[in-house]
Amino acid sequence: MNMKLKNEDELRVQIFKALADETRLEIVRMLKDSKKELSCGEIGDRVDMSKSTVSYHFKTLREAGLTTTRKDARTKYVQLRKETFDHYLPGFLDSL
Amino acid sequence: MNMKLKNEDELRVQIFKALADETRLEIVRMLKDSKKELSCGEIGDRVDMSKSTVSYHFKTLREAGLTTTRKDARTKYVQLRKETFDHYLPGFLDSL
DNA sequence: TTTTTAGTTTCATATTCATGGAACTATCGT
DNA sequence: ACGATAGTTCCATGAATATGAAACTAAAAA
Repeated sequence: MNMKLKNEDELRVQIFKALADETRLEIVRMLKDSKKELSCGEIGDRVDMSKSTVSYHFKTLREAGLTTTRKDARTKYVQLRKETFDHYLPGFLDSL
Repeated sequence: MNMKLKNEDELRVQIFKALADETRLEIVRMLKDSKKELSCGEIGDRVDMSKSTVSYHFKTLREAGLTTTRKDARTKYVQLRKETFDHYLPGFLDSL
């Protein structure tokens, strides 16, 4: 896999890129408001976009460390990763 | 000029885009660390990029509301705009 | 007045990003 | 076993972004 090791600023850039999109911001807000984890499907339903696009947005958020995923059979549940927000964007979620 | 009126999330997206770049992050850090305002030239010197590119980065930050500019004759001085950070990214500057 | 200095704007270009369709994987229900 | 369901991956494409060169504007210095 050869994952490139990122320094703090590269991580910050990746995080900001992940948040620099209205759809993904909407997803983050849904996850924040819901508190309980949501399935990709539930989120996708409220977002009027193709499956593949929605999947791509999930991947972007996950790879930036902003979410975690739990798989239960067919369904994938997504949750916010608080530590990342607290470390790189303290106070942001509350302001959202 | 016909400036399009932006809602909060559009502003957030614009802010995140502005911060989603290593050079601009570096500029923000310089401004934060320096405390006193810096000229475009002083900043440009430490950033090894063409004048036009640096100018473009300043514009991106300014249009996102992250900096303000004061012009003194030939020289332009740039400063962080704290209100914007406090409102959209509280705690971020301290974490930088 | 001519030249240098500080910064912007315009243009071309290469790269990255967002999007949907189609094919794929894995699991569930029948 | 077979069809439906939940998601991912691959591919093509149009839009947005970062970059530098060159031409430009305005003010300082000579």
